[in-house]
Amino acid sequence: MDLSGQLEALTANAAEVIPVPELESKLRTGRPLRVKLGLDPTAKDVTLGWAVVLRKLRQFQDLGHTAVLILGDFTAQIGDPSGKDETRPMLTKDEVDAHARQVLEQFDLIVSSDRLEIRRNSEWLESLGAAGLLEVSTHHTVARMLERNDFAERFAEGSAISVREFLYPLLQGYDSVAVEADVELGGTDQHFNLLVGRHLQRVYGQEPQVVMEMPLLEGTDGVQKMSQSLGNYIAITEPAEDMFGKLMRVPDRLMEKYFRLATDLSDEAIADALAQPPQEAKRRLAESVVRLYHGERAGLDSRAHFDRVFKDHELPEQIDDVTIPAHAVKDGRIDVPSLLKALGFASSSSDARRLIDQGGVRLDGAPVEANVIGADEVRGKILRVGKRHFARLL
RNA sequence: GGGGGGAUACCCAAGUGGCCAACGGGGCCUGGCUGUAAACCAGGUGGCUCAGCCUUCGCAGGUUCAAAUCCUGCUCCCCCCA
Repeated sequence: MDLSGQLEALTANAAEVIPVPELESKLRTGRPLRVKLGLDPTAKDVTLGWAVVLRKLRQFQDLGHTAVLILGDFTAQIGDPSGKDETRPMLTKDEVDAHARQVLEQFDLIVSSDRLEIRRNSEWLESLGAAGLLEVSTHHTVARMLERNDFAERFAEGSAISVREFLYPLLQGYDSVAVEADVELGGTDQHFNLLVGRHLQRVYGQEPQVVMEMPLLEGTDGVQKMSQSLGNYIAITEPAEDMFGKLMRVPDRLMEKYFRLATDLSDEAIADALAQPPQEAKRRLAESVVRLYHGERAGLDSRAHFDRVFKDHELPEQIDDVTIPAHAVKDGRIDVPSLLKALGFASSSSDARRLIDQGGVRLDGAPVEANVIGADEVRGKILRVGKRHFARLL
């Protein structure tokens, strides 16, 4: 691909590229660029939000550049004593390794293993030492730190900011120095930290990295950014049907954003989809995303499943057979709360009782009205709890 | 080092001796409506052998017929001044 083609393709979805001319001149050298991406080893899943950045990284790889993944094992081991919650336990090396392995495995679905370099920041941060840390921190002022929005806000409202949090951006920035990054990717929430990298590289006599920020994808609640701690995320490893269902629950107004950031559809295909009635547009969205991570077939199948169960209100094509556990049977009658709990359809038997009271438990479509019912009223029937849980009772 | 404030269920937050399994909001769950949603409406949201019982309000003791609320000690957190 020629220079302007590369530039255009790479910057296409980016929220911000600082500065574009530097990216252009780096590309012009023709050498493979080192594209850095930091990885938080505390997370367990790769979300569609994270995938936005990962897919950008993949794009760089496809154009012949080198992906440099940095595991933040050092910082994870320090733990974070700040915040109102009880002190977060420090992660041991083993825990970091376990997380890293899990996450990297998922990365495989997006990032190519060619032109990939994986580093741990303990490699250089461990030996940096107190003196080195002081040296790094010399080049930033408190005023500058307070420029960062979240710090400024928290400071203004009088809530706590730990010194460690101040140091964090410096360490992340130092990573860029250590790996001699040409480009660093991140979400727009990383703005400040990414710029610290530029600054430090200059201090250490390197050519500063280009910062490329990708838009943040809102989660399924449609408001807050997709995050694992908020529980509003869709993981790329999620079963196809669940993934499809969650995507259908994304608010309409976010459809275009999801199309652009989470699918590989062309502008034309996106425009065409959005010209459809909303429910059809959203089906295409869900199908496209599922296809990306589970393959063509799964995309079609999960769409069919969704239509069948939620649109036409029919039973799923496949329902697991379940034998009623002995402890849910008393004197030949079925204790429904025990049954729901045993099947994992209710978190406790109290929860199960509530579901029954509220009409959320059905047998062959008829609401269950008592906690204890005769075994003959149950056997061979389809149990449905809420919208999503089904089982055929034997 | 000094002063002040705080710790309540998933989160925020009310409650200062009995009417407290604990107001209100968010989130979440169920039902209704629908396009699957959003918006909206209704209900629910500690556990259990469930019209009753058991365990919760930072931790440990104590006072009382009775404590989230009072007393003592402890732990942790935040802010301000130096």
